[in-house]
Amino acid sequence: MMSDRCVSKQTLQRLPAYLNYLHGPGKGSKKHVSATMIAEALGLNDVVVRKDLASVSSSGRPRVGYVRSELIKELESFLGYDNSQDAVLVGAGKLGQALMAYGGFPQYGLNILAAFDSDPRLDGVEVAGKKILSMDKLSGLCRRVGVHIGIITVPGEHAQAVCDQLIDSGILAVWNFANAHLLVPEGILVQNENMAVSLALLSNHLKEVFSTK
Amino acid sequence: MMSDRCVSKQTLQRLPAYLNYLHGPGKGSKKHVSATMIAEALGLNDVVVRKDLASVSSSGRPRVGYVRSELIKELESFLGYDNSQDAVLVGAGKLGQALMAYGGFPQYGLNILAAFDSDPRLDGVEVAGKKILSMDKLSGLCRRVGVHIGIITVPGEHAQAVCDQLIDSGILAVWNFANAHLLVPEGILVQNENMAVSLALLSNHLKEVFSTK
DNA sequence: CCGTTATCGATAATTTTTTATCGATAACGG
DNA sequence: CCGTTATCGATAAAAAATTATCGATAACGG
Repeated sequence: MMSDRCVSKQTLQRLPAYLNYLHGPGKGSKKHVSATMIAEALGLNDVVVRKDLASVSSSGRPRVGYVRSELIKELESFLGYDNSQDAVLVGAGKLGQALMAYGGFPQYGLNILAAFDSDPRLDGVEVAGKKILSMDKLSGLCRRVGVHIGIITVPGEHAQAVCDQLIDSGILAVWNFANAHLLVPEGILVQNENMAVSLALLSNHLKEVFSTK
Repeated sequence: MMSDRCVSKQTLQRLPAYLNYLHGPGKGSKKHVSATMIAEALGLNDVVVRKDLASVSSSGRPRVGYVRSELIKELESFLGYDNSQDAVLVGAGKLGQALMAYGGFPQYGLNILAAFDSDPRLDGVEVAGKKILSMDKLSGLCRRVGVHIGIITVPGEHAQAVCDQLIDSGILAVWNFANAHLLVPEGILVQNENMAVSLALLSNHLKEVFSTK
């Protein structure tokens, strides 16, 4: 069952929104939901929603829709929320510590195991119950525990070096908060969380608004 | 000159990376750069880069490429980095305060004017030289100063209400850090900075890696 | 001074993504 | 019990984005 592993990026980006909607206290929380309902609530095309859902579930029935609780379970399973992954964080500055202190990750199946920083003054410090360690312990821990996710929150100029080190330690997926473009070997995923990119989209929208009126 | 306002989202998302590369201390910082060079450094197709650059610049010359400093200026101008926009932030919790304290926004043309929070204990508190005010002052300030960007860092369940209030105050672009899907009228942009989405992509990548071996 | 070559810009082909259409299914009401 | 209707899933059409191809340009080396 479910060998349909090839889900497009766009679809993947919409799945959390569906889950969010399903969890929400939406209109009495009836037992069934339809793709049409979700589409309307989220401002999407209903066919898109149906197609997306088809790639994670096969329990949709005509005239009825999907069983809400089942669909939630299927989405969460597909997104890995029920199967927590360990991660290490490199760069325990302001942003890094904010992420360490953010309590919401376990819900999404992410567990920050420890943080690493080159600043010796941070060595041994705890943030939200998680230890900050020196960089030389990074590789050992990753290999020993089998960590596959690395979070980069260092200044842009050091991001590539950190990234290389992470990959060398067995990391397969990198969550990059640094303003830098990372070059990685085939097979490694880099997910950029770049605020400059978001700002570019915002700014461009305003420019368009003001130039057309 | 440059009335080519219709730039695709994907292009827009790549422009900051080009700028980043151009600013970087890349190989002696020669006077000229070519689309081919940039493409190689960033792991992109050279035609994509050339097409993207064509929408912000027209100074590319065959056999030579672009003048680095000129291209930087054109990109920065296009992205609005040289023309700062005011913004208000709603929700001065952990994440909100971290954003207030983040010093990098002016570089991207964003100036957080003030923050707002419904918690009376925060009223009047300053973070990084920026005041936190009570929610009832939101609309007045936005209208008086002409603020067009709103940043939402409140819990998901309050995001829609805050969003409505922002739009009612004249906001045209919303930067949404809450885990919620916002419904907005035509013409308003919502830029979601949703970590759940990023995590979904990371998790899916790992699943693919492990399922194919 | 002239052939070679790196590069741009434009156009065409391919791929991917989104949107529309249509038949099949099964609950519901009369 | 049967027609109506909401919904799904599949297939087709349209739109958008990516990638490939090609001619034109102008610096460079001989």
